[in-house]
Amino acid sequence: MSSKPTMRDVARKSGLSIATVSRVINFPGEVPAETAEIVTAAMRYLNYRPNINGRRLKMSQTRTVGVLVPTLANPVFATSVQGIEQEANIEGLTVLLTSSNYDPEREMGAVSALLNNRVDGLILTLANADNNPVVDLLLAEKIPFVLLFNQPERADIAAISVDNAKSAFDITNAMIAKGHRSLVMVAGQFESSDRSRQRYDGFCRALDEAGIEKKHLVQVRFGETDLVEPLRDLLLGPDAVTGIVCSTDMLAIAAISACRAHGLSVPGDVSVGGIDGISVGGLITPKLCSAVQPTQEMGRQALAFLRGLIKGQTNPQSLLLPHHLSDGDSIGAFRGDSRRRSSTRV
Amino acid sequence: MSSKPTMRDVARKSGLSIATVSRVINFPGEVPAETAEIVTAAMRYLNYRPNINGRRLKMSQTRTVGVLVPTLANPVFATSVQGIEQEANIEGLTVLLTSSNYDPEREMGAVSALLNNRVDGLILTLANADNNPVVDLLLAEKIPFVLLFNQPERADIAAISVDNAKSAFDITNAMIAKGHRSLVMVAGQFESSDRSRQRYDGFCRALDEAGIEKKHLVQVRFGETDLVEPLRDLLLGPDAVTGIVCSTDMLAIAAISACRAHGLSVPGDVSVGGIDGISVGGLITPKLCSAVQPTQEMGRQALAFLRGLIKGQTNPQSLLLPHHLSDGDSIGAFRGDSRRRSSTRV
DNA sequence: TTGAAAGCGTTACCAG
DNA sequence: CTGGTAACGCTTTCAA
Repeated sequence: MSSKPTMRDVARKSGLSIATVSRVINFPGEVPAETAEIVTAAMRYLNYRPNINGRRLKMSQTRTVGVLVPTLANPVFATSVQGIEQEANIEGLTVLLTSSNYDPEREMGAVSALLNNRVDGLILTLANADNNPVVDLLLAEKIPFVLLFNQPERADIAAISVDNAKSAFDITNAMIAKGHRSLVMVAGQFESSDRSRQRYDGFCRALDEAGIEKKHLVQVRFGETDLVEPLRDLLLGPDAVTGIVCSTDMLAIAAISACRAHGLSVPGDVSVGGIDGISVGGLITPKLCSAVQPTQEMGRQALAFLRGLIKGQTNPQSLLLPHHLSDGDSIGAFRGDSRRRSSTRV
Repeated sequence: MSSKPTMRDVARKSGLSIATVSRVINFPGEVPAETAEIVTAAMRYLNYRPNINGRRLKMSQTRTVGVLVPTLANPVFATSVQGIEQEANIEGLTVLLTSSNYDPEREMGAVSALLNNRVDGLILTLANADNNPVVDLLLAEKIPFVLLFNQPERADIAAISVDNAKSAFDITNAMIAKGHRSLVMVAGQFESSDRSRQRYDGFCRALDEAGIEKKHLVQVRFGETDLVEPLRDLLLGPDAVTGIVCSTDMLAIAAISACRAHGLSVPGDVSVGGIDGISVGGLITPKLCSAVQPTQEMGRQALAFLRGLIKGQTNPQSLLLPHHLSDGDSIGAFRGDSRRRSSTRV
């Protein structure tokens, strides 16, 4: 009696068979109310707890989904996982969580561990969705999966994302419209994030179409929040930029900090905001840390989509959501006016 | 051959027994290199993947830990989970993630699901650590667990947290030292967060010791980010406060936004910062969203602690970490000077 | 309406 | 050094 009670114990206690106990748990309707009562009484008495691992072993479906994100230290990913978790909670699914820390090498190991757990499906944010061995593996093993934030070239892969290139294109154009002719993009390493590259592409295209030759790019390691040195020359040098386009909100915040450190006043809001003389634009999330983020909804959608794939009711396809450039706070990103370059020093 | 290969298939393929295959996997040292090679070749050939659920069923330990947080939408919890995940990754543990959305009712259901998975241990952030049925259940079932951010009254419960009351006490004192005599605390609902109550206690004690009678408290639902109305009277009324003490960084950010909305200029940094005429102080995390947060380290420590409990090498006890009031950015929280109450209107 | 029994994939004991 | 085999806790078919 030292170990945990099993169905056999419940069966013995209630004087019924283990099969009946199972039925009470799984198909309460198929059993007379009276019998069910006896069984549940025994379960309560024994403090019985079904061992899900027994069930998982027996059944073909594990009702378990695996999640892989670069890191939960980035609120964008964290809130998306929150959305996944909420939806999973409603559906009674178990969530297995892993993170890669932006390291492509670790992705395979993490997914492998998830597969060993026989997850029914996966939701992944990969460093690079194209030519990715993880994607190939999943395709080969026919495990349903949905990419989140990745925007793969192949059309037969399920993915939920904003249009990265277009987002950057639009935000850059908005800054050009404000009069900026000298811009820099701050982005993460392309090896760690295809989103970074796609957004840089959009940035470049906007500049090209505006006939602006000079393109500046500052790349930083993920997790890096100190842009003071990387931006020094571009902010203070002889031909300093008048605007900064950031690939992510976290980078935009870091950029704002750097501007302040260099003596450029920042009247903007705590979320991505405008700077006197320097404009900073972040993509995707209008307001970091706000209660209900679009990214949370993306997570929910990803899980809903995955459930469809698992049931075989849906086919893999890409879903591009509108980005949030028009949102109040992001608009604030362009408040800066390039003509007032002689900005206040703090 | 349609289904996934099992150890039996590997055994057949390699002409050896299933027991030997198991040994190769679990005790490679106990098997001749030559035999091991044959087996691994067969595994590679068949694309064999150990089914962890089989192992879990057989073994007493599942090498799985359950995590319950209020929500990942709060970066403090998200980064702590990131820390847990990192440490789990290193140890080869699987993380089962659930969230309660600050709802005490949902905590029991979530933990119950985790227990059905036969997790080896749990890391929890509960709404209320004292007199909590979840805690009682875990104690009764003798499942190792560590509370994170909770500060239970009982000394025989494992917990890792800052000293909530002391943090609020210190930050309030710092503001009093700056000359503030009229302060309000912005906090979450006490039912959803014992941290809130403990921090309010610290706030009150500081005011009491300074002989300040008037104590203002504004409580908001969790997830609420709009403090414009709740703070209107306290910011603009005839006897408006000169300072705001916030229970969390997220609330501090919301408070800063509200101040701006009411025309009070906020020269502070993107993290919790000072306001002209109004001081805003947040607790615990010096800088929201910065790369390596102390909370991430707390998560790692929690898992390390839990591992000790699981192995039976450690006894449950509370660990109070120093809070980060002295951190550069938090100091900024007191830059506001109560005498310059005639603050710039934006 | 109920029960007996055959696995699910693994580990680990005990023989050989 | 290797193999046979009995569990682990559960679901589900087939009979009664």
